[in-house]
Amino acid sequence: MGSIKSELRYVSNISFQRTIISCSFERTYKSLSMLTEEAAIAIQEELRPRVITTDVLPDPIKIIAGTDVEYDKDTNLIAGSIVLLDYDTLQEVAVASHCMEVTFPYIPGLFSFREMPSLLRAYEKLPVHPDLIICDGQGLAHQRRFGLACHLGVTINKPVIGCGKTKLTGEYTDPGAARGSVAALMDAGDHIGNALRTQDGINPVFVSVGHKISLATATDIVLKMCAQYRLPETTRLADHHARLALLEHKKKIFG
DNA sequence: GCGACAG
DNA sequence: ATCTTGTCGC
Repeated sequence: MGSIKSELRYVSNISFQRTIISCSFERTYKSLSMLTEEAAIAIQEELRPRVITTDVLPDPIKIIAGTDVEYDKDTNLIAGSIVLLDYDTLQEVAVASHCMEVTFPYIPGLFSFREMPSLLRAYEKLPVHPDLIICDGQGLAHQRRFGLACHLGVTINKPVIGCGKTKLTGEYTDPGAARGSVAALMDAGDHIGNALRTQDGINPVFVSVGHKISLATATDIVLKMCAQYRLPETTRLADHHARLALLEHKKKIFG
């Protein structure tokens, strides 16, 4: 069947095939459990050169999105949610969720293969698409410089910011206690992201480039989205909706 | 061998 | 991710 090679080619072609995104992922992720760790890494290596690390954003950003995936405690069900906010007012514009069973194990460094299926399906359900996405996880701040934020951005060809609660890889020095303080996250001599203090005296978040945005712009925007809490409003809302979607889905299936 | 390890 | 209220510390 030569399945691994054809699988690799198939996944690699996705970003060129916006119009058939839906069926692409249907096929790809139906057999995701067949993908070996080595093949998944090969996909990352192949897609990595497509990441754009400069600002290629709509002039005034109108709609910003947040993503999150919720896991059920005692089944293998997950819910991916994407919430759309008006960039200026932070009012919710739309939300879409998708529940399914997890098809890939948690392996540090291969996170996108676990969470992207549900996120892409949720993305397809949106009535309109966002100008920019902040996703829950790393972008370039990754062993192979291709975290979830990069994979998502390259796949749907949209600007994406990676914003994680903890770091995956790299070292940093204390940014300082004040909100807005920044320290470079370094790995093997590369400046892969920033540790950003979003609230006074509260643990920093880790910002990195996902796609079509610079680290400086990404850091500014994340700070702006954290007016009141440690995490961006986009992430907080997506988390909330993913939780609701999962509960609703379980109610439908069970009781 | 040991620690670290997005969610 | 999930477990989870009160409690420790500034």
